[in-house]
Amino acid sequence: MSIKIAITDDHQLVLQGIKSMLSDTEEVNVVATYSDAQQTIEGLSALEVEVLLLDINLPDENGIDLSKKLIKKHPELKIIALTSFEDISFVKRMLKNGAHGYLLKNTDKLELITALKTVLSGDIYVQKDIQRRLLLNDTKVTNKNGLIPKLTRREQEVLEAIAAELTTKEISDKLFISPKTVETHRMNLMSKLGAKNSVGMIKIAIENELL
Amino acid sequence: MSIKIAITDDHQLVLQGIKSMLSDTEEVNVVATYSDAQQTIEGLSALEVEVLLLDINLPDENGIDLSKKLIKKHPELKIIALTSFEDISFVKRMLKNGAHGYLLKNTDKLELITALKTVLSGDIYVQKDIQRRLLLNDTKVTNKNGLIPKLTRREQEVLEAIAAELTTKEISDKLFISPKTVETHRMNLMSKLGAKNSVGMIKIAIENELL
DNA sequence: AATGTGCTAAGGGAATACCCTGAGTTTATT
DNA sequence: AATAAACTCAGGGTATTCCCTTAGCACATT
Repeated sequence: MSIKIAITDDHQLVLQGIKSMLSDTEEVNVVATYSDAQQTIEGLSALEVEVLLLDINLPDENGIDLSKKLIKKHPELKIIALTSFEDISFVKRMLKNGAHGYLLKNTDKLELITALKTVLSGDIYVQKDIQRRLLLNDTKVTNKNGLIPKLTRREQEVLEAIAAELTTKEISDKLFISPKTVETHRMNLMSKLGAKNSVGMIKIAIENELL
Repeated sequence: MSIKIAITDDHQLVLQGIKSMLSDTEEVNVVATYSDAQQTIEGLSALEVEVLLLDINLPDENGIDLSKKLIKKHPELKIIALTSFEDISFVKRMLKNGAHGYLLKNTDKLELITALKTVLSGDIYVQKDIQRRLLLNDTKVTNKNGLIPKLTRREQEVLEAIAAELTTKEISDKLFISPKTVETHRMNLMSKLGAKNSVGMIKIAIENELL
């Protein structure tokens, strides 16, 4: 019994490449290919796909949002992100948002099959060099004091509102509190995150996956 | 007699994809594949390759410089740039610097063979939609549709400085320009990225990997 | 009862960002 | 040589953020 996989990529060449790579392999069976997020969402429902190879750069939706949706809809589905980005923080975000593996597009057949088996067994698959960098690049959790302090419920709300480009006044209306209180929260946030202004705060917040 | 082609791409999948796509076609014969610029320069000399499919994004050298060199060394060689960039100004520069064709990676078999024949006959091959945009001089990359326009050198510098939590004054000192100029750049950046303030700008910039 | 944390809020100013308009200069492309 | 981008700068605003300090209230922990 072979592994049923689907592939989503807007590049024909990549679809062809993977299919060709797997054509002489009994273990794996490519049952569907899609070229955008919409197709994937609609098409997957009808099939018993076990693993989806998902390109992060789709025309209609970003990979993180899409993988979130898919996992929600198909809890058993394993997703391997397929991309040419080596950006570490991106890898982290992908893995945190549902992806079970992360493959660069210059992968070879052996690695691809290993990845498929690994995620099917319930583990996370990440290529060696990326894994090494994930381990080394373990910084990001630190600032001046060492750790990012936990945000309170209110601070989280204010942070998200600031990230949504709301002004102090708009936030105060939304949360039914005084503008002065919003300012206090913002000050506390900047202090906690070690930022000099709102821009730095949002940057650090994103880096530490607070948003 | 079949067309002899070579392919340069650092992504195994793309190499595989093209080879697979052409495997059942008598007209075309893939005689070599390379994964970087150096290999291509050295390898091509020994072969009678007629057309080279050249990925623009190589690890060791940019596509424009490489195609210049190759054309100089092999005046008869036809080069088809192979990329996922739809940037019109880039297409122009490529064509100006020796490339005979420009294919997006989501091409299909028919288009690929048409492109090969076209460049061999001495013409320039460009995909239809790109050609249309070239003719219309449609330089402006659409902002409304969700795509991020390209940033200028200065805008990129200012963006990075803002992300580094510098104030307008500090940026002006760093770049040796007036604070007013910095403000202008920031305004243009926000407009290009569709942000309401610097916070949104940085968020969008990170999402689009501009930082 | 005392302490700590979170949420609330204010005064009052300084600093910075945001906005619009107009316009001259340099640089690249045609 | 002539457009078109890109870069530069300014006036004259308004809006918002940033900063410091102080402080009452609710609630949970010790």
